[in-house]
Amino acid sequence: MGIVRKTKAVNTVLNIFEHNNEAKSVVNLIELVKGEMNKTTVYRILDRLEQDGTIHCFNGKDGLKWYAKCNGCSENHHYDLHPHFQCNNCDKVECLSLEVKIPSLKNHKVDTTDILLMGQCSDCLT
Amino acid sequence: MGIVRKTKAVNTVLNIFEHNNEAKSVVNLIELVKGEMNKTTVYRILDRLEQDGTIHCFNGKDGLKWYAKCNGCSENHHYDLHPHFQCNNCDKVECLSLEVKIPSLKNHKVDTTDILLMGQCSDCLT
DNA sequence: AGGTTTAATGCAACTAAGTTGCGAAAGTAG
DNA sequence: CTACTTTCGCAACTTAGTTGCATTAAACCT
Repeated sequence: MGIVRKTKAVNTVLNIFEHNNEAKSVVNLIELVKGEMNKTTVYRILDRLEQDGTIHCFNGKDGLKWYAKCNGCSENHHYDLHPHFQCNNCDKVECLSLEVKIPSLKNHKVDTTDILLMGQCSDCLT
Repeated sequence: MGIVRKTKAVNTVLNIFEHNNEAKSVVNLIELVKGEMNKTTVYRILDRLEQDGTIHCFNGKDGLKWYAKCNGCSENHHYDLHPHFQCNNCDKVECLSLEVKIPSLKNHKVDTTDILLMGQCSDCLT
């Protein structure tokens, strides 16, 4: 059922996602709010925000959990099928607004995809 | 430099990959050879086999490391760009022999991709 | 085959991500 | 303001993966 109460901690986390559009790893988020709230709280808030459809979750290149703001997702319908790009140099992750055509596999039902492109981001290329 | 000595432990791991074509998570592999070798050894053998181009590594849906036999990879050239499918029910992973066209992004250099499709496998569909 | 070299292994201790249970604190409805 | 219930903090735990070091065993050489 997601977010029920708008607590201070929830607002803090929401602000982080609203103020810049970048994806954040949980580790990164915990670091950002250190002193302000407990890591358990961060995990739990992220869970609830994800259920709301406010943010979406995916795996970064090291198997870490990353979250980013959703664009056009709701509790019922999750458009989290867009690919992500992670820089091998600075580790930054960007959401890519590309349509990804899910190939249909015979005898398989494909529900979601997790597509991660890795390489050099624009900042690190020069 | 990869595998230098063909030890008993290396052969055991190689046999697992040769006898069936399925991808294996490290956790799964450690379980399979429990009693025969240490988990540290498993991790180190997988590292070396990967450097050889004998197996390739990717992230499963829970951020766990998975390995599978390579098809046509070598130490110098890694064709590990094929997508993988993981069943949400039984967790089994299959390598998909589909060409994946890496979309070119302006101002980005894309080196590799990690594409995971998730859903129901043929065994779990019925 | 026996001796030597050095890669590979086992073990124990560690790191780090993520989870759980429970009592205390803080939203929210009335 | 009170009562109810969600949320939070804390501490303890689980699990994947790593590291250092002493020991073992491939492989090479004569």
